[in-house]
Amino acid sequence: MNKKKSETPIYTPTECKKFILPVRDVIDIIGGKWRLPIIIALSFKIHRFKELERQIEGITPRMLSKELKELEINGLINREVFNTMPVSVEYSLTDYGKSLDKVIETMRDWGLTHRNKIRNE
Amino acid sequence: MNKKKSETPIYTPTECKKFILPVRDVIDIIGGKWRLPIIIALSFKIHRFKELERQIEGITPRMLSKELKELEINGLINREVFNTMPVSVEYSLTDYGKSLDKVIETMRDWGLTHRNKIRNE
DNA sequence: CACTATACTATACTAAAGGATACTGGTATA
DNA sequence: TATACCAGTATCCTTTAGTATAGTATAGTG
Repeated sequence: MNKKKSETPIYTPTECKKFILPVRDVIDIIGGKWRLPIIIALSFKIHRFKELERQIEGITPRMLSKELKELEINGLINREVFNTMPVSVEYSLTDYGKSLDKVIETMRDWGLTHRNKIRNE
Repeated sequence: MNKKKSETPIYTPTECKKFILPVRDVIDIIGGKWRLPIIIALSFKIHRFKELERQIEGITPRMLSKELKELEINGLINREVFNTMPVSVEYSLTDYGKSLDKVIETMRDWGLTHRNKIRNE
C-alpha cells in the first residue's frame, strides 16, 4: 500500500472547480456573440424587431430571432405582440434581465480600459 | 418633400451602439466556453498543463492548448518552460489577466444568485 | 522490460454557431 | 401597378467549437 508519495501537492482540489461552476452557468445564459448586445440595447429602451436589427450592427434577422427566443425562454426578456396593422412586436427586459446591469457595467469598464491600453502601447 | 412622418421616434440612435462596442471587445477576448474557467483557475494559483486539465472539467488537451495560446497572444497569461526532466510548463496570469477579477466576481455573484433563483421556484 | 507521467501536437472527424440570401402576407404608399 | 415596411421563416452554406484517438520524447518506477 502507500503507493503515493507524501509530497503530493496539498491544496484543496475542489475549491477552484467550485468557483468555476457559477461562472459557467452565466456563460451558458449570456454567452455567445449576440446576447449581451441585445440585452444592452433593451436596457436603453423597449425595442421592436427592426429597431434591434438596426441597433445591433451585423446581426441577421435569423440570428436576432433565434437569440430573442432563447432569451425569452431563459426569462431575460419579454415579448409583447400588438395587433396593429401591420403587427408590431415589442421586446423589453424582465427584472431578471435588468439584474444583469452590474455584470454589463463591469465588462464595459474593463473593455474601455482595454481599448485605452491598446491605444497607449 | 416632407416624406417622413413627424412622429418618427426621436432618440439618439448612436448612443446605444456606442455602449455595445466595448462589451463586444470583451466578448472577443474572454468569450467562449473555456477562457474564463482557465483564467479563474490561474487566479487561484500558477498551474501546470495537466493541473489545468484536471481543474477544468470536460476540457480536452487540444482545446486547452488552443485556448492557452490565444490567451497568451492576448497578453492575459504567461507561459514559462522549465527544462526539468521531463519538461514542466507553468501558466500564470499577467497583471492584465488579473485585472479581470472584478468582471469574474460580478459574473460569479450573478451566477450564484441565478442558481438560488432556480432552486426557489 | 513494461508502464507511467509530462506537455503537449497531429489528424480526422462531428456538432454547433453563425452568415447569406430569398421569401411570406398584409398594409400602406408612390 | 409597383414598391416598401414589418416581423419574421426557410434554405443553404461556411466557419468555429469541440471530440476522439493516437503519437512525440524523455525519464523514472516496479
